Amino acid sequence: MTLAHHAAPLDAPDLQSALDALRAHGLRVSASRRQVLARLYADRRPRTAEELADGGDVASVYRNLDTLEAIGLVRHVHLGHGPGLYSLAHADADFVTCERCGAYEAVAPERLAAAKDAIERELGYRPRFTHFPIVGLCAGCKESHAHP
Amino acid sequence: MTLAHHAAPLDAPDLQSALDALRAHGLRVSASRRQVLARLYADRRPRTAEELADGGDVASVYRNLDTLEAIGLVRHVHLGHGPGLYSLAHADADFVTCERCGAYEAVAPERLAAAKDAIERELGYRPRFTHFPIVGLCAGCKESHAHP
DNA sequence: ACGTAGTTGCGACCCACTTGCAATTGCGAG
DNA sequence: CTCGCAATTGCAAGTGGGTCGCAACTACGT
Repeated sequence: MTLAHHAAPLDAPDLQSALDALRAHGLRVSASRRQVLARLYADRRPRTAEELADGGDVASVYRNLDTLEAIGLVRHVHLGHGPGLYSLAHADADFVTCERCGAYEAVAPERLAAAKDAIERELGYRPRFTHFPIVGLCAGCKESHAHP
Repeated sequence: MTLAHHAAPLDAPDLQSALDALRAHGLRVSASRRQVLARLYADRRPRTAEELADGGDVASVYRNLDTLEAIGLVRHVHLGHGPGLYSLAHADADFVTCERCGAYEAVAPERLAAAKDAIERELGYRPRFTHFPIVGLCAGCKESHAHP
């Protein structure tokens, strides 16, 4: 049960270069693909497949997210028990979420360099927090936990 | 969408003390609960609800795992896209899994103290890797990745 | 041994995808 | 520009993992 479809992120800073990348991989630029990518570039935060489909056919959207993920344009994260959230892969970010209040944020990978090095030194694994987030108590919830 | 049912682990080193803990919480010791706990104490590794049900009624097993989790006897981890894996909460362990080969291991929380401190210093979150694992490339897969 | 609230087991149901397949369409060749 | 056809879509049906309603059953205090 390995983690599906992990490809190196492909650098496509805007919608146009993403569509070019599609064609460069011998894939077609269809309406559904254009829509999914347009939405992801428009509001740069992780979205569910439902949201990206926006009333259209979800099956196609899932298939497209799969192929976009396979070529490294898109990735997805599981922040909790709900549906997966898809985002652009070139906006490389790690995720943190609070187990108590459910808040989450994307953090620049550099900020976790020290922690990742510590993990690699201790376990031999080079970690990333892009598929599953770091789960913990945020500052606010640590507070209210101490004074219940 | 917060992470469900996270209770402080309850220290019950053996089956008998777990059953006592159940009664202490005003809960009944039913056949299904006895079976689930017996299995978890017998082979101490994370198990799916299916496995724990072993042909019996899975719905009851899920309900019981829920209540056992609520009182801190049990916890569950999501190692990938498959079903959740349940284990005893008192055997407190963090998890690491390899994104390439799917291998996973439980690691003693102390070994990750430095990394967790680094994360808390940088992000303000006090992390645990018991619900979602640390995902990364294991030593073996880093190797074969470098020489494909 | 009894009463009853807690639990079970079954079936139906829900959500998040996935798949089979006929109809459609992007796009390179002519 | 328009043909040809493989890639892609849209729908419907299916699957895996988990939840829920409810009548029957049972653990446990009295």
